[in-house]
Amino acid sequence: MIKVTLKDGIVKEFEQGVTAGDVAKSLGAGLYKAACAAQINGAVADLRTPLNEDCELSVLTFDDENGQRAFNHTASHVLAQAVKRLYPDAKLAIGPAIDSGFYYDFDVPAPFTPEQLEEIEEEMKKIVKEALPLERYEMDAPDAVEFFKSKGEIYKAELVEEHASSGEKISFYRQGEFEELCAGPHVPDTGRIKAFKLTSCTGAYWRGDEKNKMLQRIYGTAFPKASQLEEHLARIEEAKKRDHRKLGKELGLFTIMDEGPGFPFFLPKGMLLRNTLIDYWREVHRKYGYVEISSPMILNRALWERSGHWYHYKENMYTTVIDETDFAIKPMNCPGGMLVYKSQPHSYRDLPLRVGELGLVHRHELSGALHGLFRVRCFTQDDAHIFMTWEQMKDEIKNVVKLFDEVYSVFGLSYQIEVSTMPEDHMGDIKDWDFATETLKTAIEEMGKEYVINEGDGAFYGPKLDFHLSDCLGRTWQCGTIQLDMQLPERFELEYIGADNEKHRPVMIHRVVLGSIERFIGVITEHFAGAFPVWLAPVQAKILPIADRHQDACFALQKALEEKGIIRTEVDTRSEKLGYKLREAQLQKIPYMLVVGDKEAEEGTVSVRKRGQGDIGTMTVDEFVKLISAEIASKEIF
RNA sequence: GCUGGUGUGGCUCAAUGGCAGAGCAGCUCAUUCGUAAUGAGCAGGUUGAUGGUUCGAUUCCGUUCACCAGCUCCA
Repeated sequence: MIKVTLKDGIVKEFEQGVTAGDVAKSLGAGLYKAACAAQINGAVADLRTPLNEDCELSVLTFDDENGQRAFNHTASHVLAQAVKRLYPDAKLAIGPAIDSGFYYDFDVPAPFTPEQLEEIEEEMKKIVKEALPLERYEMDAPDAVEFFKSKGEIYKAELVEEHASSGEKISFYRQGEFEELCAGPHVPDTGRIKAFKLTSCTGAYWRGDEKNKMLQRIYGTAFPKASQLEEHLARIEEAKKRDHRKLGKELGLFTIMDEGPGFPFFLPKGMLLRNTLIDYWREVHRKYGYVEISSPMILNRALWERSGHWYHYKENMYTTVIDETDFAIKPMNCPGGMLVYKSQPHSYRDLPLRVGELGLVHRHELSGALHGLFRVRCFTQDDAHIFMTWEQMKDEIKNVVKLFDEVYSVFGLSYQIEVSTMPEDHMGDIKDWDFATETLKTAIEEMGKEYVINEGDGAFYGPKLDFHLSDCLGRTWQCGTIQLDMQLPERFELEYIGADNEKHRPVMIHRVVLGSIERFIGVITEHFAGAFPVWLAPVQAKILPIADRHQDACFALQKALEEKGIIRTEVDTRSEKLGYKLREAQLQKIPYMLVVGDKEAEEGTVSVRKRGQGDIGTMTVDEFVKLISAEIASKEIF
């Protein structure tokens, strides 16, 4: 008999060799039905894994991330099996579970058509119906290579070959006639994959390297219940409705034209939003002790050579020749910022020196990478460079993170922090790297924040913290970043005079909060689904006369509001019915609609309709000003 | 940049190897209306661009540009 420790420390005894699934069954048929995988002594395993000694066991369902992965991963095997049945010559590459489901890459002569995807789905349904058990077995690596080579599976053979020398066993899973190289875990049988859908098919390079052959990737998503699949598909529909490219057009915020691919035009409404955002940005930065500068957009080659960009970033830079001298449009603000620092001598008393810059940068991104406001070729970084001593580093990082917290919370955005450590092609002293990386980690640890480590993903000049913001649908976008730089101060020979009257080299932080103004506007457009809070809304209130004779009263109201600081209002002067004007204001997601008819014009009142709530009654103009002003001041989200 | 898909008035979308059509928006007129669409009329297009096939191309073919999905890259 063995002792199995379950959730909440409950210990039960079982015969040796009992499987994790058997234990789940003994705990209840419902749990077993919902189970996808198991966690044995902290390691994820199959429900079919036998327990041979005392252990801790938890049953993972679809609610658990690991359970979900096991589930989706099994679905990818079902997909691969179906493709092999229909197209025996297709070569298999890889098929992992991803956040939104799973995919599988195939080497086939031509892309799959939508009709073929339907046929594959049908075949998958058959495989699900067959409820084939997934059985794990092992092979020595050299045997596995031979096995795949004999079947013509060159990609699989290549994968196994990398392990061939290590002498480790290669694990396989078998479901019916289909055998697949896989670490697992999987659900016990294909019958579990109750609801799935193949969502798209696109090209993808083998191993993500554009030098390699392009394979065909089929994406899908799978759930234990049909209702969950429906919910998922509904959520995707909802995300499409919130797409900032669609909303940007509908709400008149921005446009991107053929004449400037990747170069967005901001329209009057978008500009109101943008300027409000920038006003707020300046207010916060003043509060946190920043000064602001502006550096030129075009600078000569000598500068870019000194910064290193001319050699390391030239592919992405727009360059030109003027008076026989090479110039480049800045892809980054830092070199200009270095020159500003160098333009005058500095004392240790100046440090930390926090220098902000809303800098418009241009980068020639690949055409296929462009995506609305999320990925553009010119954007405004809400940059700042902080010059400091090594001793000040930790407190400065904390100060920046505090600022980030304040800004993000105003928008109701939560974030995840990634720490990126030293890359292979780094520059500088390892001791400095270690110190800087440790300082970044301890700073956020001391602030009680969690983070994940992105090993080797730092910039060549220093480690960094990346802030990934989640929108309300759970998708994440990198916006904020805090990068330590030990190199630029060196390259530009930055100095300050210490208390000892000697010259010292400062260390530097590059940081952006919003990331780029453009991307951030895209993120909050989707986050709010275009229904911006009053403080941010391009039009805060739409004033609607019931009949033409009320127009003067409407303009008087507009003026009265303006005098109280409510400046972003519009009067709808068209000779239309109230319902018509309301509908349009509602579709434009304007926070307040102010109706003025005979009664209001006479009494000096206003009938207020609030977005999302409807008619909230008639009030005096002063009462409305008080209401809306409080909401603006608190930056309330509704 | 790569693979595949798409491109028709400001917007959303029809149609066709033989005169390119609707709804919304716009303009004009009538209506002056109380919380999500009043009615009538008018105007709006070299069907992304460019070569070719054809008596005739928006439709078929080539090239090119842009966009969409994904890969790569990234704020």
